[in-house]
Amino acid sequence: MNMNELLMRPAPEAARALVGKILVRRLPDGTVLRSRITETEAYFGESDTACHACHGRTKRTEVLYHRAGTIYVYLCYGIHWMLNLVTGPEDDPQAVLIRGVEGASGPGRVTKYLHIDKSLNDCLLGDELALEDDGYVPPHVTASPRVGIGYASPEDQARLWRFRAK
DNA sequence: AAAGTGATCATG
DNA sequence: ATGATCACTTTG
Repeated sequence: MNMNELLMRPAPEAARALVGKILVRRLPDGTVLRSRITETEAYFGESDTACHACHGRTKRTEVLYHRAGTIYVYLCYGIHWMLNLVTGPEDDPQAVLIRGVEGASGPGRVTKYLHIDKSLNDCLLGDELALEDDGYVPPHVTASPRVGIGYASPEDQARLWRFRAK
């Protein structure tokens, strides 16, 4: 599957489709890390009260309005970097949070494992970080409610936008 | 169950 | 300027 097309799709579809794809991280020293995505979450635009952009554009959320394939990285709880991939149409703030890859379970661990921090924020996929599809299809992907979004509306909390390979 | 940790954003 | 709020992890 073409990764650009995949990322053009609405965040919930893209999040589901990204499970099983491979994240390729190329470090400045030439090291290449390659790991399959096992878990994602979708954040679906200004109407999604769980999405950072639900209160519109700010300096931080501006990145979410950029084109699909843009990388959004932010610091959470003062400690953890969160890796997101912007999806959907430009100017529509949707993104997929990478919550797990093979070798690292949990969004904070993913970035630690792949050496990702704020320096990748607002970069495009392709060089330092890229997606690959090797044709692997995860045998079973479950959908469940997103975690850590207690501030969102009950309807948005209930959406099954967390996707995990079994 | 709760702490550790710091950028971000809305207040004043 | 200050304070509240976190898309988490670890420890007990």
